[in-house]
Amino acid sequence: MKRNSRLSLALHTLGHMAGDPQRMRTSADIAEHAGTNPVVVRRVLGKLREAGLLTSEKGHSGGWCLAREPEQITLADVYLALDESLVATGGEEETPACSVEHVLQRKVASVLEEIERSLIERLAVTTIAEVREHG
Amino acid sequence: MKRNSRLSLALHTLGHMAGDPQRMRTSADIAEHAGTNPVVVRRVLGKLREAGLLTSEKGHSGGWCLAREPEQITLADVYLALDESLVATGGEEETPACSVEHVLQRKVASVLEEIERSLIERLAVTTIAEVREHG
DNA sequence: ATTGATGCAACAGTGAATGTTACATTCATT
DNA sequence: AATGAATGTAACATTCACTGTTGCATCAAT
Repeated sequence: MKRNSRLSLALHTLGHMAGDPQRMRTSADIAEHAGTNPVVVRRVLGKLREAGLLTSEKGHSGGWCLAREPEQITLADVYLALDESLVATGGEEETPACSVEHVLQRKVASVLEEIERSLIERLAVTTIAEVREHG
Repeated sequence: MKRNSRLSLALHTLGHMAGDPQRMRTSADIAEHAGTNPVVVRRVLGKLREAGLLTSEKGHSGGWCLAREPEQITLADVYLALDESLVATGGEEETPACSVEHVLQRKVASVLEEIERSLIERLAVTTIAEVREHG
């Protein structure tokens, strides 16, 4: 897989699920379609389940299914469920003794926070149901 | 050092240079202050020189100096000089056969491009001269 | 009971970024 | 001219997060 694979995998999978919401899919099926490993799929989809976007069933004839209607799941929901920022925060670096560094961190951090909010707003406009039609 | 260290190192160094623009600094001095290696400093500052933000002089009593006045260098200039996107683009992935994946990539990519532009606009508002006063 | 699925822990493999070493080059100083 | 101090750059080592993999416990339908 490639970079930012978690978000790609999640969106890709939900996009397909949106086309046939009743069907239950196994992590093996999903992994094969996505060209990755079933355990990786479970890791990523597990996050989405924690966020209430998916349900999973154990045991024979188990698998994964949407927890809501496709029109009720936005790209922002998925993004937030994975709690990974596309906007690199620079990490929670320890407060530096150097005043220049300190001022910089505050300035840059405030810009990035605004950008992050803006990103989420834009992602919230699109649902996974819209991913199937009009490219 | 940490993540996104190139941008941090660049901004930090320029911030200090803005406080005494005439003074010439060696990569060894800068590295010591930043807690890193002189070669790393040269790598990063070299990018800034290519972008016309800094000048460097070889030989005895050489070193690094601002190429413009501090008020003429914005955070966006530095960001662009390093041509690294804080907004992860997801890379130039090969066009997928799967239509869902294709639609997703286009949608997400267009959002990220907007966000990237917005980020640069906001960074362009602050100059490295402003980093020294009013935290 | 058996089969086929998730859940999870532990470890291996990968790749990008940083750190390091070494050396050629350049230029002021002596 | 010789020296010393700096950049420029290539090559290699190290680090670190992420992905991939294996193994096994657990759970539920058959």
